[in-house]
This record gives sequence, C-alpha cells and structure tokens, in this order.
Amino acid sequence: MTWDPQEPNKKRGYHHGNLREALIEAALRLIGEKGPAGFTVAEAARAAGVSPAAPYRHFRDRDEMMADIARRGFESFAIRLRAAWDHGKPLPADAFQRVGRAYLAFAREEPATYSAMFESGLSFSSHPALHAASDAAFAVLREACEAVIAGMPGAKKPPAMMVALHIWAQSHGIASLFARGDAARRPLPMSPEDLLEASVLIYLDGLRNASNR
Amino acid sequence: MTWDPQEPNKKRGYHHGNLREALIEAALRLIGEKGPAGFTVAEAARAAGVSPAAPYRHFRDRDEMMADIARRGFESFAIRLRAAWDHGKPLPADAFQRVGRAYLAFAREEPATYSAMFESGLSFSSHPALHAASDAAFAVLREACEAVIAGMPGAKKPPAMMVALHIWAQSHGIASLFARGDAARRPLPMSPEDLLEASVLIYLDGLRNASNR
DNA sequence: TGTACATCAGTGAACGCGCGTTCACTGATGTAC
DNA sequence: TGTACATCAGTGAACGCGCGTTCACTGATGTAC
Repeated sequence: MTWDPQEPNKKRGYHHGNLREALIEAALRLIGEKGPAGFTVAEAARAAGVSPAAPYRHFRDRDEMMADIARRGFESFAIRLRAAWDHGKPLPADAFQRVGRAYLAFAREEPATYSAMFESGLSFSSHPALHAASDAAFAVLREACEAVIAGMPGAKKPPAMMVALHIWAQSHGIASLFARGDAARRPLPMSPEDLLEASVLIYLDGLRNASNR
Repeated sequence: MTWDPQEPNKKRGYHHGNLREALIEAALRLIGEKGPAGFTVAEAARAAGVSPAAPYRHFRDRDEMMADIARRGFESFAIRLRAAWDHGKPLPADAFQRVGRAYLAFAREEPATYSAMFESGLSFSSHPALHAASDAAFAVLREACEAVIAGMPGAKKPPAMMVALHIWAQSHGIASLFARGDAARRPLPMSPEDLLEASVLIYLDGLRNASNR
C-alpha cells in the first residue's frame, strides 16, 4: 500500500486520490499470479476498490495500461542495472558481475514486471515510449560491456554490441528458464546467480583468449 | 491440411476422421497468431469445422489440449536436436554448432509450438508426460555437451550439466528475444544464428582455456 | 451375406460467467472574482 | 471570506460478446453371430 497518501484505515471518499498507482499495483499482482494474459481491467479496478469504468479515466484501454506497466518496468530496470554497475567501480570485472546479479534479482523480485516487459507481446512499433525505455535499459548493459572490453589486454577487441547481446541473451535465458517465480520454472542443481556468474566468467575468458591470439 | 485422410475437396460426413490432429493444427495456428493465451477451444473447433462440443471427445479440457501440444513439441524438438547432433559426426565441435542452429531453426519455424513449450505457463508437476518429454529433449543437449567436453584437452573437465544449462539458456535467450516470429521480436544487427554461433565459440574457448590452466 | 446391437464421435442448444468498454450522470475539488 | 462555476474523477447500469463446458441426442461405424 505504498501508493495511498491517506491513512491506511481512513475511508476514502468519492475521489480515490491515487487511483493510477493503485491500478498499476493491482495489475502487477494479477500479472504475477496469472501471467500477462491473466490480467483484466475489471479485476484491477475491483482490487483498487473502484468501479470497472474508473480505470478509463487514467488509461485509454487495456493495452495502454499494459504498456505503461512495461515502460515503468524498463525504467526501474535501467536504474537498478546502472546502480549495480556504478561506473564500473572499483573494478569493471566485479561491477560486471554485479550487473548480472542485479538482472536476475530484478527478474526474481519483480516477476510480474519482468513478464510484462518481455512476455506481454506488446509491439514496440505501436508503443514508442516503451521502445525507448527498453533501449535505455539495454544501453546500460552495453556501456558496461564497452568498459569491460576496453580493460582487456590484446589488440583485437570484440564488438561491444555483440558482447552486450550475448550477455543479455544469457541473462534473459537463465532468468526466464530458471529464475521466475511461477510454476513453469525448471528445477536447477545450482542457484541461477551462480549459473550466470560461471557462464559470464567462462565467456569473458573466451573473449580474452580470442583477443590475445 | 496434412491431417486429412480424405480427398481435399470431398465433403466430410458426420465423423471427421482425424479431428484430434485437426484441432491441434488449428490450435497451433491460433497460438502462432495470438500467443498461448489467445488460443481458445471454441475457435479451434470452428477452424476444424466442428461444433464447440466436439473437442471434448478428444481432450478433457483446454489445459490438457495445451499440454498435449507442448508435449508433442518437446518430442519433435528432441528428434530434431538429435538428428542435428547425429552422434557428433564427423566432428563434435561441428555437430555442436549444428545443434545450436537446429535449436533456433525450431524456434523460428515453429514459433507457436515453441511458445506452447516455454511460455504457456503449464506446470510440470501437473503434467508428468510433459515433464518427461522436456527432460528427454534436454538430455540430447546434455549428451552433446558431454561429448564435446570429453574431446577437450586438459585434465580439468567442466561439469557437463553446467555446460548444458549454459548452452540451453543462451539458445533460449536468443530464441526468445530475437528469433521469434511475433511482433515483440527485437531488431538485431546480425542473424540470430550467427549471434548464437559466435557466443558458443567464445564460450567453448573459455572452457578450453580454463581446463588448460 | 445379413442383421442386431454396442460403441464411437459427432450435434446443437444452453448454462453461467466475466470481460472491455461506453454512457449519462454526479460528487468533490479548485479557481476567479 | 464567500460564492459561482468549470473541471476533474468518480459511479452504476448497460451493451454485446465470446468463452469453457455440459447435456441429451443421434448418425456412423464396427462386430458377433
């Protein structure tokens, strides 16, 4: 109930006060329970204690509500990744592993947001703000990759874009196969974090090897 | 129309002849168009030209239909991966790359099946046959990893299970972010196949490097 | 070969349900003077 | 400080819709003799 500016036990009047936030919170809970497709406007309204027509004062339609959730998701995702990276201090290699852990932490702690971002089927072309937010999050990962590559010995540097895509795919693969909160999660003989850390170490080792040759 | 045992233009009688297959085909088309959640029993029945009650002669309910689609998906996935691997001939390293390409080819050519397998939210615990089929597909990948590891120089061999999980996550990550047929697919400066191949080469290089130290 | 009959795989109508969305409306709030 | 009024953010009822599933039924098929 972080959205409610009123006292928790005080009855709200005709106006809600913070319905937009309350609806998004309710929607996230529903998505967390039943997946992006299981979220309905009507149920979110019910959970927020308003009539089914009320959400339409704040969102054009269901799709816009979903897109808004995903966009905010990408924004807070970017913030968390950037905080984990922390300009690559003290060592880029350590900071890089922090980013990986932050990625998985986000997917685990905010599975609803994560699935709204990656599994809701929203098209980027019809939601430019969503596209921009997604790009901004990816940019953090790319910057980190650039710094890590710059710190590597050898003359032949791999392209940062490729490295960023590899790391992103690996993180997303591990997150969606093993680190989600839902019933479809596969059992795993080690923690997702350890699995990701090991793969990143091996991968970076391979990169260094190639640039030394 | 590969399911229809009758002449294409011949009117079917009271009995359909191959309704189970026709329903699954229709369901796959729907899933491909609208995602796993967008598939409805009623619409599949309509597409197959039968009444909405007819599917219930072949499937207990919608969930069982979905699980059946996913299970068949894992089975044909395993067959394709195994064919690509082909006992590691002529060289395990080449065969391994073939497996990676086969993985992406499956995701691209059968996006509906792929999403039924990985994004339908079916729980393994309530569908043991699905769980078994999924394990069988993973086993192919694991065997290939074992063979590749066995052929590596050095004494310190990495655990095959970990390697298989890494490769799986990387393949799944690339497939779901970049190789899917739907509108949520991200644009990419290179082909998914090239992206995966490069990452696997770098990763295996890193493994070799570690086992030589 | 013919026939009686069991079984299989469909039909079509109906059920209760919840959805997204719109509409005319109204209570609450903010602002100009 | 008080008042008139515009605007904002809700209500509640209704709409058409399609869904999953069940039911009693029936046409088609296979089989025993």
